[in-house]
Amino acid sequence: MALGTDYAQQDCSLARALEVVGERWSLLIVRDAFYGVRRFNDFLVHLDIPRAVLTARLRALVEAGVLRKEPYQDGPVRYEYLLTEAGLELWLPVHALARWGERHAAEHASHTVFTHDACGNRISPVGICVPCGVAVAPAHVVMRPAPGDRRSPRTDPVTLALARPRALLTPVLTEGQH
Amino acid sequence: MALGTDYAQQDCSLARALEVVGERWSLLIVRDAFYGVRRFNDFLVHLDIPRAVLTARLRALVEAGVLRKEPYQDGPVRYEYLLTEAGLELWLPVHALARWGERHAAEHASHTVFTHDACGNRISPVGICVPCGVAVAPAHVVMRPAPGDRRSPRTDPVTLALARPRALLTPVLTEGQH
DNA sequence: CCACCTCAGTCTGGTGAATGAACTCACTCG
DNA sequence: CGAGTGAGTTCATTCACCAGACTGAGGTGG
Repeated sequence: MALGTDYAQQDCSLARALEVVGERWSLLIVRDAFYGVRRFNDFLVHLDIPRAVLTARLRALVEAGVLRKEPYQDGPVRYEYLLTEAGLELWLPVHALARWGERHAAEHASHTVFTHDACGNRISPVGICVPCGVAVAPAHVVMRPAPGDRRSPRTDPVTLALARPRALLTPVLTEGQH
Repeated sequence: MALGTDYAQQDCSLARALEVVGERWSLLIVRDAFYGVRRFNDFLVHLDIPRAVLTARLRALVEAGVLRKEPYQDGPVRYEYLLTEAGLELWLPVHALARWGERHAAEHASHTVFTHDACGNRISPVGICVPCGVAVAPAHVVMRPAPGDRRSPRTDPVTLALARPRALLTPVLTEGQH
């Protein structure tokens, strides 16, 4: 990737993947994209990331073919960032890593439950719905805060919008911020 | 984690996981550990990583419970670094990410094939052997260079040792270097 | 028994990336 | 007209990464 993260000597597909999504913030941006975050400002307030870094990461992810930039209004042209096909395939590693973090590194974090929209059962770490016996595509995954979970301390509109049950990839609405 | 990589505001298990394995080199060290690399010097020559960084990463991974340090000789006491239970569970995210990289980011890298030791069939990106219908534990996964693959340009003893078919987690032998 | 080697580090100084805050710019709304 | 919004850019400071030199405990070999 651009910024000095090139693992030049590592002749390995994991190293190549990490050049694309291995930098600080990159995978969190991708996760947010799965959650339905699409706009610069929404990533900004939800991730608490420096603007310059967000600009750089979004550009890099677009260049790498993980995200694409789509105009969504004219006035001043504004773009939203959507996952490409390749980006959508990151669901498996992202989900597997998050499940690992939940088991081994996140005693004190809020947990999120991911279920299959068709049947309501939880998705396994490898992204399949065991009762249905199918791999569940992100669009058919419903996320909700784990029952009895303490509320996240964050109060930005994106966090609030994500706190109610919703399917992945549905756009976050930040209209009602008035 | 130690070094400023703390995503403090992100109340999410993916962020927690990335605090443990999200730093530059961390996942490559874990991958090498799956490949059977155990000793400081072997990580060093295989990864081409600055010594100070390797020291810091190994310490952080041990503190995080991903690796543990075991003495393997007395004279001057030397330690080797082995995956813990928690570390072994990183196999799924590591493998999924490597498969993603292979498909989307690694046209020009050497590929490695991972097969099930019992039947010889390839392991799916989610770590299961489809014909056998079982999740294959790392110890039962055999790695080998993809057939017809161009040789890696690296010539260090660790790379050479890894170039012949072998089960994951079997220690790399660097005795015969003379 | 002195020179050299191995392993696993630590130390050092330089470079480049990440950070937060302030600034820009085009446009809209009241 | 003035305030607000969305998406940036610029800047100074901090901090992590880097290559390479050095350390130190214990072999090895002539």
